[in-house]
Amino acid sequence: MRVMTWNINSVRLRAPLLAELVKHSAPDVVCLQETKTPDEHFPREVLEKLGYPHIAFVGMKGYNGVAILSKFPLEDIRTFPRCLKEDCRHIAAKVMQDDKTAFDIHNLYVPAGGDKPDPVINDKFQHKLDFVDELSEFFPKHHANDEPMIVVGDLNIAPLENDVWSHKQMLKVVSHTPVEVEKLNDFYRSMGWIDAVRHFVPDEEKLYSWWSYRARDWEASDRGRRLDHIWVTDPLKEKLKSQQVLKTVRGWERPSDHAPVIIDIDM
DNA sequence: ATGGTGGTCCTACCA
Repeated sequence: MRVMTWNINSVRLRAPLLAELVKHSAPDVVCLQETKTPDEHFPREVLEKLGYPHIAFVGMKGYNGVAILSKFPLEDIRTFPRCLKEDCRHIAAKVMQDDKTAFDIHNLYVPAGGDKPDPVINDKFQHKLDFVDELSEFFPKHHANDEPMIVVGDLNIAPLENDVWSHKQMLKVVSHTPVEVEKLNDFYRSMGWIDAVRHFVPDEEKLYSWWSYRARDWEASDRGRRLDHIWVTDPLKEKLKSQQVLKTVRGWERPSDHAPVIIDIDM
């Protein structure tokens, strides 16, 4: 079972890139963030033809939006308004294999949080902190950690020192500030999640999934951050087989600023 | 300290 997560930054603009990507990597389940498309304009038929007959999505005009594409049937599709907003940042479904639930998958797009890492003067940062708090409460309340579950998405936080190009220079930059890293760690501990990518890549090793559009040469400067994550609950831990961060996709023509992240699970 | 690029959709807003 191959699960991929990718912040696609407009599903309509980059459907051709997605086609190329799935031809190369053949994921069974694809979770997309920042689809930036209202439901009535979601390119369902185009994505079905890529080999994904089962699709769940929720979107809005211009911003946000998440989708799950699957080769396996999806059941119990849920969307969650969070922080008293209808902003299309959380969708979940059960992935079915042989008429049984293989796992419950949650696809998240955590608010980026604006520029200033101060919740008093920057309500986008407050929203980000509240959003992660809400997740820490939600999961233990509605799920048990002996359920096979996967959380994926653009969490917009790089928690480890080697999830950013310079830990010291990033401490006051939104995505790596201690307050939001601590919030993410609370969420991480809330279900005893396992970071499926760091399961294979030692914490001492630099690993990024995002490079800014603003760099003159993103690859040469390599000032990346690991914002995109795949976490699993304990029942899936021993089934984890491998991980990939597809950095080359960041170098394709008209790319997303995020690279796709893949996990293989022995199901 | 600043601005750098890109997507959506027309004027800023968000990342």
